[in-house]
This record gives sequence, structure tokens and C-alpha cells, in this order.
Amino acid sequence: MRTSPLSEKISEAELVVMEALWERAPQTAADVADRVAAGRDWSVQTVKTLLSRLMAKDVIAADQDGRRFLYRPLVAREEYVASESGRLVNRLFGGRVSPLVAQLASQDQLTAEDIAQLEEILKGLKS
Amino acid sequence: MRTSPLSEKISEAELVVMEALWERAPQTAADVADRVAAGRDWSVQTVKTLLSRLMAKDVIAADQDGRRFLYRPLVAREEYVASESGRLVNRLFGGRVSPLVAQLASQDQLTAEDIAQLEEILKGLKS
DNA sequence: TCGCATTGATTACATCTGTAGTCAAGTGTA
DNA sequence: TACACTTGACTACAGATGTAATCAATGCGA
Repeated sequence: MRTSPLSEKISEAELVVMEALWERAPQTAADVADRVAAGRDWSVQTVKTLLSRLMAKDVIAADQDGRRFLYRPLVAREEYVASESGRLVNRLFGGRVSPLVAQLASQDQLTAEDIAQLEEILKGLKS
Repeated sequence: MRTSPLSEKISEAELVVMEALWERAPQTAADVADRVAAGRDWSVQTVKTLLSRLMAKDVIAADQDGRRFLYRPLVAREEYVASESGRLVNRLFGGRVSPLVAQLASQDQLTAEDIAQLEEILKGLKS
């Protein structure tokens, strides 16, 4: 795993492939294609294209195994998620988190469990 | 203002133009170009292209004023922000809000004021 | 009135993205 | 051994995006 900042943008379709690799790694292209087939109806070729683009973006790596490659993420899901969350908060809420939560709360997107967990988080932060 | 769902995707560059129109409306293309010039070094032509793409996406409208047009948003910022926030929470956190906040908290993105406001929000939700 | 600046419309063009097809080399199989 | 299948590499191609240039009509200032 690398720790350098996430420079290249991961596209929507590429993200689907990343999710498959985050779920389990390493995997061959065919494995990824199978795993991804549940959600999207892509040909193996398509998955391979996405894998090579992710390689070019330096967010996954491949180790040769016989005549195939085993692909694995170079970027942790947490890292990606952190970067995307931060971007959203900056772009749309001027970097402030509470308006985001207020926004989601007003949409009734907060479950009772969310509320309980948020209270826990806040409790932890105040100590 | 419309209330139909936000179908068309607004691109990064287009969003800059939207922000200008959300800040103040209506505006001519030249106004928008000036206002936007602070952040991005775009030619007037570029801004006009973005305006026409936003028109095509049906998220802004223009009213003729002499030989110019006065542009105004058809989508409220709140609507857009709600839609984007929801998308992020769904894509990356399985639709759950608290993991998002936990994520941001762990990045020290929560200010003292955020914490206070979050407590307010939670208080309001529990009643 | 004449020419220049402004404006919307149209066109341009390189990249990125989504979604493959094709090809050549290797492999397991009858 | 002869072939079908798998695999990675390369190519394809349409639509979206970023960033304009050009053009034709119009309005304004000298």
C-alpha cells in the first residue's frame, strides 16, 4: 500500500472494479469480471480495459502468475473514501461538515442507528 | 425553480458556472465570466460554452434582454447539494451517514463549531 | 455614418470515459 | 499434433468534458 496522495481521478466504472479488488485481492482479470458481473453486464474485455487504466493511474498493481496477472489495489479504500469525502465537503460545504449532516438530516437520511452512532462519535471527540 | 429530479450530470467546470449563478441571478454571460474569472482563467467563450451546455441539460434558463441573454438557475443549490450528498453516501458508505462523519472526524475535519452544531442537530432530531 | 466591440451560434479539437473488438502467443484437450 | 480457449496488448469508436476559435449580426462611440 502506498501513502502518496490520490492524484488521478478514478471514474465511475473504474470504481466498480476497485470495489471488487477491495473486497478481495489479489484476483485475476477473469475473477474480477465474474465478481463484477453481478452488478454490471460487462464483457471480460471491458474489465481488462478498466484494469489497465487503473494500472496507468497507478492505483492498482499486477503480479505475474504464470501467464496471467494477479491484480491488487495500491490505494486503500479508506484512503479513497477519505479523499472523496473531503472533496465533497470542500466543494459543496466550504469545508464544513455540519452543514452536510444538516443537509442529510433534512432529507431524512439519518437512521436511528446513525443518530446513536453520531452521539458516540461526538462523545469521543469531546474527551 | 423546478422540482423534478436532477437527471443530467453537472460537470466540474459547469459547476463553477452554476455557483456563479447561485450567488447572483440573473446575469449575462459576460457577468458570469467576470465573476468566475477570479477562480479560473477562462475566456468568455469558454463560459458561454458552459452556459449553453447547462441550458441543454435544462438546469439553467435564459431570458432575452435586448440582444443579450440573462441566465438564471433552474435548479436550486440545495437541490443539487442534496443530490450529490446522497450520491456520495450511497456510493461509498452504503447509504449510511454515520460512517461518513466518522470518516471525517478521523481526518480531523470536524471543527469545534461543527461539533457544537452536530449536537444541536441531534438534539433536534430526537424530539 | 463607419468601424470596432459585443453577443449568441456554430465548429473545433484533445482527453477522458464507457464499452468493446481484434490479434498474437501460450495452454489444455481430444 | 491440431484446435479451441484464455490471456494480455493494442486498437476502436461514440459520447462527455475542457477549453477555446470563428462567424455573422448587432449596437455603440467617434
